[in-house]
Order: sequence, then structure tokens, then C-alpha cells
Amino acid sequence: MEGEIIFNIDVMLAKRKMGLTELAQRVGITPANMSILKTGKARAVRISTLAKLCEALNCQPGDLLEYRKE
Amino acid sequence: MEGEIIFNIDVMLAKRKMGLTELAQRVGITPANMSILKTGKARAVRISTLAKLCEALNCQPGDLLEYRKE
DNA sequence: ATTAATTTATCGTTTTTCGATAAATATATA
DNA sequence: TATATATTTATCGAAAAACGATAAATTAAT
Repeated sequence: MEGEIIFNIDVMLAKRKMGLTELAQRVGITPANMSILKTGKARAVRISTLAKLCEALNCQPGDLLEYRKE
Repeated sequence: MEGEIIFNIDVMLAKRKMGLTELAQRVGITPANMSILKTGKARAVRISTLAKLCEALNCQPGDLLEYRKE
């Protein structure tokens, strides 16, 4: 029925051997807010934040977001 | 410098031979708002909307969003 | 020319981000 | 163990933005 969007920020952080706090600093948001994004509790994302995430992790939106239908 | 996020909804619509109006209906937003998303004028996206887009177009977020650095 | 589809714009309401902050929890390290 | 560090969770408030409703303008198709 209804699928869901999965955040794979944790996967990219692991690949880059980077911590959440460092990523938060690079993106320019607080670690607390980055944690919300990482753990999939965000209900929306600003395009500017997504762009900065891609920049900081040198990746594509598709590396950070995944659609899983169940 | 700063990269940008590109929306490829138009590409997916073309692949699916689907119109913007039909997509809007399937996703449950007005054609006017879908146009804003499609033309890259949105400054944020709700995760729920992204999920419905993926559902309606049977695709992944990576098919709809692209990061281009310049 | 007429119809349909898409885009652009504005208003008001609701939702959400995000900073700031604090506290709780987990993880690592001496 | 104790201590420091990292991550998560939660709350508040302000600013930003989605989105519906709506109308008008523009474009495409017939």
C-alpha cells in the first residue's frame, strides 16, 4: 500500500568515515537537527539543506533518499 | 562554488507519458503546486509528497532529484 | 477559434524547519 | 570506574515554506 521515504545519511556517513557532528557543522545546522534528519524524523527538507548535504558528502540525492514500498 | 538541486519530474512524466495534471491528481496536490515542484521553484519538499511522487511515478527519489555542482 | 493543459501569481492557513537550549542516552577512552 | 565525547530526544519560538483555493495568463493541442 503506502511506501515510505528512508534517509540513508547514516550509510553515507559510514562510507565517508564522518561523524554526525562534523556533517552538521559542514552543512550549517545544529547536530540536534541533523540527528532528526538522519533518523528519518523530518517531515520535510529544504532544497538548500539537501544541496548542502550532497555537497558535504559529495553524493547525489539518490544516495541519501530511498523509497521503499511495503 | 555552490551546487544546486534539479527536479527531474518532467523527465519522469515524459517517460511515463503522463501529464502534470494527472500526476497532480494522483499525488493529491493541485496542478498549480505540482507545476511549482516540476519547474524547480519549490524551496522545500514534504517527505510525504516525495513518497507519493515516487509511488505515482513508480520511481526512486534519485530519479526525481539531481545534484549539479557548478 | 476553441478547448485543454500548464504556468504564474496572490492570499490565508497550516505545517515544518531550524536555531537555541537543555537534558537524556549512548559510546568511547583514560 | 570515571570522564569526556557523540548522539538522540524534547521543548519553545520565530521564520520559512507548503499547500489549498482561486484567478489570470500563457502555451499547446485539436
